[in-house]
Amino acid sequence: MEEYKKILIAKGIKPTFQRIKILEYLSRNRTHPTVDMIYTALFKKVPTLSKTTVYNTLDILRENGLVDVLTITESEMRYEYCTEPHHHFLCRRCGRIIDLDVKCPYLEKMKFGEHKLEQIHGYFKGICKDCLEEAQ
Amino acid sequence: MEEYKKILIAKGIKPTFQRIKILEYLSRNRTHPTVDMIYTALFKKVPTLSKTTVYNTLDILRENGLVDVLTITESEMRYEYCTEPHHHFLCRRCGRIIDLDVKCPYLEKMKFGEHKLEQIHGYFKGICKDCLEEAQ
DNA sequence: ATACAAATTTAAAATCGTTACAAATTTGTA
DNA sequence: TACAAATTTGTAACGATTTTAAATTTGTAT
Repeated sequence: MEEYKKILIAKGIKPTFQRIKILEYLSRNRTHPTVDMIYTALFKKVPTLSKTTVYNTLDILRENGLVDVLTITESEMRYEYCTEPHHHFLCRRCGRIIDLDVKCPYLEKMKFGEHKLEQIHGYFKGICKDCLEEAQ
Repeated sequence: MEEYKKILIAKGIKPTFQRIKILEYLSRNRTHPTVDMIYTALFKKVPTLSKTTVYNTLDILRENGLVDVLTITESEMRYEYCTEPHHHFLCRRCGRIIDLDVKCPYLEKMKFGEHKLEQIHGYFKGICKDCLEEAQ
């Protein structure tokens, strides 16, 4: 709690209870949750929470580089606590998004390219290891 | 017209007028259009066209490997005529999606990884060359 | 403490892309 | 020509996100 409060303050974001809880949730749940997952999980402990607040807060956290947004699925956005750049694997059977320990080798190359590069997203899609085993 | 009819037949898809037109549009317009762009453009020539038909047809074309879907933006899906694998650049200023002449170097590595890999998406985001010049 | 203005949160309504559904049309075949 | 199956169409439903305005909370000056 105090930890996330400090992070918000360091970014110049007013550390409200809702914001601290949302940032804390993302830091402790590295599952690339949807807005609804965040809302549903936190609503149990913060019954006055509004989904709009989740949207608003995520926007602020994004603008300040504290969370990243994944456009990996076709229906809704996924959020993750910002860490080292990495790629993602989406399983079309269980829907899970798995962090991959690979970085884009074009990062440096693109930096000196003709376009101004700001973000890189590497999305791999298929069937995850667990689902493969379960299906065998 | 005949060309796309043949492609559909080769895939075992009944080559209806609408399907031919949609496939032809995607082949001739490598702009990664949205469903609405496809619909609006074709509606001028096919006034009976329904947006549902565009959705249905794109699903069929996808299932048969004739078009790919990009989840690069945060609001809607983008479609492209299926060609060699490549990456994409999204300009946040003009919204244009540019084909990049880079392939994923992890393709082979991931093929022998623990997950079953079916698709790779490389999305680069920032400001495109043209917008940079315009803003200078 | 108290009052007030600004920021934040909330709930409800609106928006927009997509999907579901059922009726109308077209197609292929007997 | 008739009929069944496939396709197309338009409408309604759905769900994620955004907009809006009112209610609440916060910080500050008094």
